[in-house]
Amino acid sequence: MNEEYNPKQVEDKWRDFWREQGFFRAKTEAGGKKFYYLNMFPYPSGSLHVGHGRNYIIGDVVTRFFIMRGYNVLNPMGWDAFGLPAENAAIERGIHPRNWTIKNIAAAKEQFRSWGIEYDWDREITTCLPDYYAWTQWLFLKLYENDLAYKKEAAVNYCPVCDTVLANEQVVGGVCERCGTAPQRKTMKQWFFRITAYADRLVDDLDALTGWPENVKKMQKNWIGRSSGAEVLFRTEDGDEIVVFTTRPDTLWGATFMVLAPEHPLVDRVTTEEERAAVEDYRERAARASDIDRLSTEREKTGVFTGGYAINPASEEKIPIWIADYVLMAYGTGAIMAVPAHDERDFAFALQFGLPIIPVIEPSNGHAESFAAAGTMADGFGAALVADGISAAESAAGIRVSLEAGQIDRYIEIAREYLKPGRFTAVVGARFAVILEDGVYDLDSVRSDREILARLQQLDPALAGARTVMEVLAGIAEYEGFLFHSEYGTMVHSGRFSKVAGAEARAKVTEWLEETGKGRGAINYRLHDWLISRQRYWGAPIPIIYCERCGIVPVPEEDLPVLLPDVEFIGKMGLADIPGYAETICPRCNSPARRDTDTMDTFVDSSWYYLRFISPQEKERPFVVEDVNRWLPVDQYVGGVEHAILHLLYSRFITKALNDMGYLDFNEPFIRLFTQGMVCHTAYRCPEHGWIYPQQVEDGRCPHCGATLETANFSMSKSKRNVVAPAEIIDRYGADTERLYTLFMGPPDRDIEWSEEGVRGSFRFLNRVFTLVIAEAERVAAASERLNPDVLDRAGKDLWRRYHRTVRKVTEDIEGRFNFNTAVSAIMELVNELAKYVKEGGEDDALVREVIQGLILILSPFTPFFCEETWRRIGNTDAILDQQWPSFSAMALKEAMREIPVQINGKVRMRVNIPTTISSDSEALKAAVLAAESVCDRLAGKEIINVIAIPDKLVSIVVK
RNA sequence: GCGAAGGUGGCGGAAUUGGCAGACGCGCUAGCCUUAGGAGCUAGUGGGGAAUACCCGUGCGGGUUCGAGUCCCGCCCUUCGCACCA
Repeated sequence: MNEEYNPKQVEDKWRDFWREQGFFRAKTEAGGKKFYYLNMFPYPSGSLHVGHGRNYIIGDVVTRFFIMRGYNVLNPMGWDAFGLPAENAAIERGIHPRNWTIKNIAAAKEQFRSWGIEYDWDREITTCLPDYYAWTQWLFLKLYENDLAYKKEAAVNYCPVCDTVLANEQVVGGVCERCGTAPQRKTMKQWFFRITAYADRLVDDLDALTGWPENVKKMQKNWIGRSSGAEVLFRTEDGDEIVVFTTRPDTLWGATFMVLAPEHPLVDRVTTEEERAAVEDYRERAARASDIDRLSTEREKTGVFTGGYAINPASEEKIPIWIADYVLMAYGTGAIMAVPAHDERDFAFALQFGLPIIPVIEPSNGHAESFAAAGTMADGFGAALVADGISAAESAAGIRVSLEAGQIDRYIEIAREYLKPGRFTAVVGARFAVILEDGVYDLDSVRSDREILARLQQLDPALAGARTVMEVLAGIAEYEGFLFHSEYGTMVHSGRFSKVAGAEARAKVTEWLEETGKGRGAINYRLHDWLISRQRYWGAPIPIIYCERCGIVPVPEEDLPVLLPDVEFIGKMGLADIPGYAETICPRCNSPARRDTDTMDTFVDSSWYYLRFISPQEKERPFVVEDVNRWLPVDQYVGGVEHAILHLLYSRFITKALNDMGYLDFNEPFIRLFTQGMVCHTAYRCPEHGWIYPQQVEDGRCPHCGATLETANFSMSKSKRNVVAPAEIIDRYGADTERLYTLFMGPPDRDIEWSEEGVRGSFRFLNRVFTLVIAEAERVAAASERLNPDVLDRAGKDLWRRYHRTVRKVTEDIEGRFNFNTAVSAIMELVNELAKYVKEGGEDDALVREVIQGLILILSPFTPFFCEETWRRIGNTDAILDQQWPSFSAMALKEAMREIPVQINGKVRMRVNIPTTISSDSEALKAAVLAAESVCDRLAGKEIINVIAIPDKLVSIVVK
């Protein structure tokens, strides 16, 4: 009777073995090859599910692999333990957030233990403990000393539900990232970190991060949003300056109006008495409208005229100043020059409010359109165009003309010849001109716009309501799509800059702005400084004291940490609500002073934790500079893509800042980054009763009302009630099975669906391996001969080669590609072949021993309990982690014969076995294949036109 | 609208550099074993077809090539990120 695989027994036996043996303890001082592997440390909330497990299982596999490869591996774990969820959970349960957090940490550690995931626990760090946050405060002081932390009054996003301000990055899609509430705009004095000082380096250095996923780099780039252009100085009629940012200084002559954000500080000054009521009304409505409404692209443009005017510094035209909510106070200067002919938004706004639209950039293709409504032209017009090679399409509505570059002047001549008295037509595109009986009028200035419009209205009373020429043209359907463009091209109607082309135009105009003092080249960023003040209790207190005499005084380093007051937790509160907390003595002058009562954003805690792991118990300083410089950057960082912007950008910023201060000799914290996908599972939803646990579902119906449930796949989350608890899997199949399945189910960077059947497949595989190993255990333990490849029979050679191929593949898949799924399937193939060899009476004991030993070793990072057990069963007494990772030999990989597919006219028709000595040479291979019997039969009576032979791959024959 | 990733059997996925499409696993089918289990073993499993012939087949339509899942052009769909960014 064969022994059965009993995962519980096996796992209980080895659970604490690795920790007791200290395999996962990194040696800070030791030389040799180091490898710093880091998973993003978790926020300890509630219990972990199998989806969370993915991340950490990957880490454990890689760590075990590198240990066996002889590296000094550091894989630490800690807890991002400050933050709102702890506080909110504590409020709900009426307990202190510290207790809630500590309880969760204990549960998570126990979960790791049962997963067989080991860390260097001597290095555990917890951000909410004073020995950590003292150094978070130290970081604040260093930034302050270096002018990278400052306090300013600013309009901030205040979340009324979370009762605190939010960083820009924490407002996602116009709502609070955490609770989904639309934040209020509030003006408050708050602390900021000057991340914008690093904006350029944060963008530019991305290029060197070749080990980062492209999408993450792209997201950071977009987030920083660097765009270059110019700042242009406009003056109001009263002499006030309005600065605008533009990426298109070459369109300056086409700026026919200005738009200020409703919140812009100059609005009050430019508004005239007649318009004041309307402006006030609009501003109030804009303030009330949520950001979601404002951001909707679909929405029609709104705005009002202020009554004020500015002077366009290029054309010196007097242009009206409007306010509109499509201009955002938070971007650029909160004011724009509107160039309706070359900006889609300005175009829509100008058409809607009847503001003049003057084209100043010729489209690069030189194309123009014209349309002559029926009755406009004398007979023979169409024929005359065709005679001149101009393409025209005639319909009942009229003649539509499409002009290539160079045809415009000739067309205008012909059009004037045929134009009936009292009629008009126009050209749009490369040139905007209206053709009248007495001449051709170009739309080249605001004045010409008025003059042409007046003439047109004389001719056609129906146009009386039109406010601009462009509005008239926009009324003609045939011109749609030709009235506006935002390309670069040659400048026109721009004084001395007319005819300046493309890229040169921007540079020339910028130069001119600088020379004349009307502006300057400028770079603008979407990125704002990082607002770090939070009006909550559960965070690191900001180490700042306000003294009436000395002003802002940083807490002296030796007084750190500024401890969180140890009070009984009574609910929603900030430090300001705690009696006595703020009262202190000024460290400079000893007079009574007050502490800052805000705590820091928790992203500050996590922006430097990877440094602390090197010397976590250090009492005198945050980290030991020499050790940190030896161990960092992190060789491999792994975490969820949800941190692509916030955490990763902040960490990069802090690293660069500490580098500039001389603490670090590297300026990027993470060399390689991997973002794992999420684990999804079916979720059930009743239209009436919401999310339903899968266990309660019967026949796809709601247990409460019997309604048919909607099902869909979502990433596992407690709220959707679709999580799978690790205990469910581990009790039934063991942690090894969960680990194996998690790795096998798909490529780790992609989202995948958890399937109970798939889990069973992995369990079955382990059973098969177990049975096989036990059956062969005695033979393996007794085998004493050295493996001699020369004496292997055909089957033995095949297995031997397969084994070495598998070692190579698994090694490469873990080390290079992170493709654990293909590594696992390669091991499964090896097991299949081994089982076949054994079953068919394979006799070579040394081969069986080598393959089984190697199999257990390469499987061990994936299923460590299982492998430790089977390793002992085949006669070993020392631990797997003391073994070297198996190597593969080039000799073993070499085969004697190779099956070469033969294509005839592109289709594989047969396969021929060729000795590899021949198949590796193109000519020899060609000859051998053409000589092969099966090939000859096949080709009989055909004429060979071409033969292509790819060494060791295939032969392709073309016949007629 | 912009950007990125993706679309391959009934399902998860493989094919790493233009070279045998569907590895491996799930599911399914048939059989064996068995006092029956969510166990094990054997064989089969992209579609059509008696076939081991042959034809078709990697979202759709073109193209390059002896040869295309892979490269090029055009489109459709899905997911994610950004979104009035001047």
